[in-house]
Amino acid sequence: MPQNHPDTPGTDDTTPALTRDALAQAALRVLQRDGLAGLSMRKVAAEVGVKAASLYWHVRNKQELLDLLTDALLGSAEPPPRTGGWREQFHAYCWRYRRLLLDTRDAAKVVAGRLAPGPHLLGLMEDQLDRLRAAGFSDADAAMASYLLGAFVQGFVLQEQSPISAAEVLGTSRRDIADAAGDLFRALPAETFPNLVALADDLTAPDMDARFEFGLQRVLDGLAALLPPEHR
Amino acid sequence: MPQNHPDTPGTDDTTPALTRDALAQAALRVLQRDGLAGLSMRKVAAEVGVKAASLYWHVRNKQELLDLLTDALLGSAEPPPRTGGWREQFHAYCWRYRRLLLDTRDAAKVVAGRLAPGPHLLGLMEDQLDRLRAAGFSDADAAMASYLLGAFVQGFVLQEQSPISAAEVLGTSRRDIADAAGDLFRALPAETFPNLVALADDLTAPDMDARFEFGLQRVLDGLAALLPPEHR
DNA sequence: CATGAGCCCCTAACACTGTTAGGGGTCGGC
DNA sequence: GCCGACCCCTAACAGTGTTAGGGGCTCATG
Repeated sequence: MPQNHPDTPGTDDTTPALTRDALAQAALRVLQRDGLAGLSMRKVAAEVGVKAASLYWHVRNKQELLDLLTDALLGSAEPPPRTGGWREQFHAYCWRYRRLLLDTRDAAKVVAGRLAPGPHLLGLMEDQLDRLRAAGFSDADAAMASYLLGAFVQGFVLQEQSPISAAEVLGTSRRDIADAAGDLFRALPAETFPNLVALADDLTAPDMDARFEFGLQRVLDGLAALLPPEHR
Repeated sequence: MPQNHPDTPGTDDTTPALTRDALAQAALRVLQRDGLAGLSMRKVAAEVGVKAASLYWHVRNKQELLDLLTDALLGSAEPPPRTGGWREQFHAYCWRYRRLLLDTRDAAKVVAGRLAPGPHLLGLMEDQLDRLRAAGFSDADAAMASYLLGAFVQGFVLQEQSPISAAEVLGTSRRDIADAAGDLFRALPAETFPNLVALADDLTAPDMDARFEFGLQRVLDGLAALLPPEHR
């Protein structure tokens, strides 16, 4: 085995140290390339130029690696500017979080798999709570609201991405899926499913941004109703 | 191999026909017993008294079995009574859906894994749309609202169940987890995380029912704001 | 200098997983 | 009798997470 001499610590230039952070970044690359189903210990090990069993020196098991990966994902989230009212601030917050989850493949499934209270998550929670209390929410409401917004975005993106994986399996695009679903609804017996038939177009509208915006506005409306009128 | 004579189609009394529905019920039992991670084709096959490869006669692959399982889960959901206003009807709807997802192990993960438009889901959608339109929502709003409520409950339960699986791994209860999380928050440096320290109790309150009720009321408030005042 | 401790990686293996190929046997119908 | 549909089987393939045990490397201590 001529490669990888012990006295040449970097055969490629991409072997800086092999810390836990480096493992998380490698896992992130594998996730981006092969998806969550293709994210195996052996592939992550190969990504850092090592065999699979060696990972267990740095990490207790795969779940812990996924926890590190989760926090690495959250690390690329930066809070929106603190300008304007609380409502636009959290509007931007939720949109950024959704965009982050959509940008890397299967990110929603990864973060949904386990509650991993890493340092980045703590920072985000701290920032959100600070803004909510400044906006006039009570302590209990602020804690609830922060949890609600996180669960909403996470759940929405997860639901949103599910048919995408189905479309990948079938080799069809999202638009085709929407059209097929519309045809399916319209083809239902109108006497037992009158509403599905009538609302086929509305139900299968493929504009997920609009659906998200709708849901987000409802949640923000609901939160606003908690505030005394002078805070809006 | 003396067992399972071809002329004795039922050695046990629990082999009625081996239809796709029977497979879904068997998968449901395995899920309840071993969780989603322990739900393998071989175990489902053993549950119906058959070898793994035989399942592929009835089912294209594991994902299709999970789709059947999803619709079987939804089959045990019955819509709430049509009495009272739209708001209490959907309040009951969401609570029943959450209870259903909580009742069988990893149910939220299963339904979140794939959008499977089975017959039971279609029936529930039809019923929800009918109530929403009767309440005065526009067609587009009714479609959006139905989607939003489903995503909210599903996302909430998924988030809610994540730390439970962590607790199972660690062998600790949910209360212990909450206490430990509270200690963790209180132990943070107060100058960089003042809000997390101050709201430690609120953030780690283990009453998930209250959290769900809070979020649900916000969403319902937001939806109510769409209606003209005479409909509330 | 020698020795040992700690660190980091390796090979080999175990018990699984989903899935396919190919082969039987048991029926009803011609 | 024969044929095809139906349903199940064995055997295997490639891949999974994880562990046991071993082997060098580096560095501080005796």
